[in-house]
Amino acid sequence: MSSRRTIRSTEPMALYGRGRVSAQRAAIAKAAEAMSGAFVAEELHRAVTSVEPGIGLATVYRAISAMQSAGTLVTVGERDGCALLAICVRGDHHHHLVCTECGAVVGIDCPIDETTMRAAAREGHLVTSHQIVLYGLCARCRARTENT
Amino acid sequence: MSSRRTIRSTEPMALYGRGRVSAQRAAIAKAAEAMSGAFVAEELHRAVTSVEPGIGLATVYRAISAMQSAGTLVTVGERDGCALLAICVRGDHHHHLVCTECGAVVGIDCPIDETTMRAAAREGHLVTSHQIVLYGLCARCRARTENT
DNA sequence: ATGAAAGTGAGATTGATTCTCACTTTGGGA
DNA sequence: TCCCAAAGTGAGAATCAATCTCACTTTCAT
Ligand SMILES: [Mn+2]
Ligand SMILES: [Mn+2]
Ligand SMILES: [Zn+2]
Ligand SMILES: [Zn+2]
Repeated sequence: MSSRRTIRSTEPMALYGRGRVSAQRAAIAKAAEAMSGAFVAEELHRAVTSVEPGIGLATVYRAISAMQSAGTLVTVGERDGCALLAICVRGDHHHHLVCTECGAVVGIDCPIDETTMRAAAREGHLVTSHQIVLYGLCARCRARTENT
Repeated sequence: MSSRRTIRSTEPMALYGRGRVSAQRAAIAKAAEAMSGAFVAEELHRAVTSVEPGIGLATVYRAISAMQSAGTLVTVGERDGCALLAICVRGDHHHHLVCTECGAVVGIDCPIDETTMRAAAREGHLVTSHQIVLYGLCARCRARTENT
């Protein structure tokens, strides 16, 4: 645990995959990485403008779309009618657990296994895609809530 | 298979659980039961008004809320930014497969098993609730699509 | 360096859903 | 059967996250 260095942030523009490097998008990506857990567009906008004033809300939405297209930002749920977003750089197929206490997002292995696929197939159905969101408590909040 | 009679429809107002029996809500419940598979609010409104003109869209939305509160109507996904709804009278915990071809909704047993719960617990997390939507082809559409 | 394409900010717009409000209907008691 | 408070209704206004418009600026391949 001495020389192992945890990589904490990707090169900002990497979140967009392809596209031009504008100062605004760089700031937005940086702010998105700094967010702790899931966030909504408005929160990201507030975070960015608190550091780099003048960036418009529409620009944040455009950056969000770009990151979603690049696959580095995903919708992990919804809160008060707003899309809940989170950065996701994990490459394999998985889903997300959103902590209802602190908003932290945790990657979860896909629970759709052969059993489910086979059960559907038994009835004649074919599952081509799915969408899963888990809610609960992250390790930290669970420990904090633990009494006795 | 001679004396077994399939129950095709519930008493209309039963979908609301508690509440007053207005002609509008009865018509809306009837229309909801007649819908084949998933539908959005606007489609339900069109269906009702085609039989019982004059019923307002707001009334349909209120009926939808009432049925959702009663647990007989659930949101099974989303289509073009509109909530996808479907009647669900199955009592046990399950999820839904929405046919991307015809909109049919099929009940699916919950795939969140001990394995998933344990995997999350191993990391210290606690899963308290979840939301799952499956997309694919219903038996009929799958058979129809099948070539050779 | 040049310019066509991509990005931006401010404000207008969209559109599903909810709310307001005056009016009507319902149904449990009296 | 009658009364009336509560619940429901219709039309239109309001909400509000998200998208679009447009004139202007920035980026970057050539
Ligand atoms: Mn992830
Ligand atoms: Mn169901
Ligand atoms: Zn937490
Ligand atoms: Zn189908």
